[in-house]
Amino acid sequence: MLGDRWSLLIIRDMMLRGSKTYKEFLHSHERIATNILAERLQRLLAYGIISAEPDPEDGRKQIYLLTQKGIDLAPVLTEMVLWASAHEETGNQALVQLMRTDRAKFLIGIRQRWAEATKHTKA
Amino acid sequence: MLGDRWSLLIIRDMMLRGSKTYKEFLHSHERIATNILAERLQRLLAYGIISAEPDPEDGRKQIYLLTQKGIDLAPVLTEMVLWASAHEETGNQALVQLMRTDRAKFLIGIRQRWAEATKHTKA
DNA sequence: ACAAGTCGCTTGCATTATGCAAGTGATTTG
DNA sequence: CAAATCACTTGCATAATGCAAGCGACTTGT
Repeated sequence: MLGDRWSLLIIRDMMLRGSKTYKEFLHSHERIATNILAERLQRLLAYGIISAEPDPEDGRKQIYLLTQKGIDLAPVLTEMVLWASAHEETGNQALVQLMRTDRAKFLIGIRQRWAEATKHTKA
Repeated sequence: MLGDRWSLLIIRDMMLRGSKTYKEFLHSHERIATNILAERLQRLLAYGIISAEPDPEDGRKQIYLLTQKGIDLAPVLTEMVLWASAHEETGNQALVQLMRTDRAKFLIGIRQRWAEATKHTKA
């Protein structure tokens, strides 16, 4: 279900960088092919990991958001980032520091930002 | 590095089922192709996630073991299993129960079994 | 209001990864 | 010592991914 090269990277960008649109996804990873991105978004939709709705401010855009199932992947991604940083393929050092110092607090922060971003969908 | 369909499944089998040999890997997942298994084992070796040594009791066999880097993936896999079980693609229910009840204790158990299995390599 | 973007895709085709079946050589077993 | 087992390799078919170009719906700038 997530056993491909891109799905978890897309979810990571949604969770950690707040990416929401096609263009943001295209630019945040070095280079995911456009057709692959489109297909992965469809799959994640089909699996119920993300949701999509039209952008009220720009009719061309779709806004992609994590569902509850999607945000529940936060602990998985956190452990992955910590593992990677412990074994050298290092990325954002400040973020890693925060995760390591207080994992629980970090996860609460992620979930709060998510609740804020999605609150209009469950009113 | 782990962004393919099989690598994490191989590691899971080593960690949770104690798989150690080529044949065990072939049989524990439904059907990984033999050439793919061979290639994945080489990659995991190259990444330092597993180690290999000849079986002293059967010259045909190689014994594959997780390295420290490999066993450090335990929290990642644990979170993945918990996520999957929370969202329906359920597997071993007893194991999930144990993980959920006391994650820390579960991880200690994994590491202890690993230390036992690898102690001869670091004498 | 209209030409020139921008955005989110889709399409066609090349390249790479995966899957399958049938070996092969080094052991081990009966 | 012949037959089986084991850990792979090899060759070839199929599927997934990557790349570049294009397309229609919308937005922006004038």
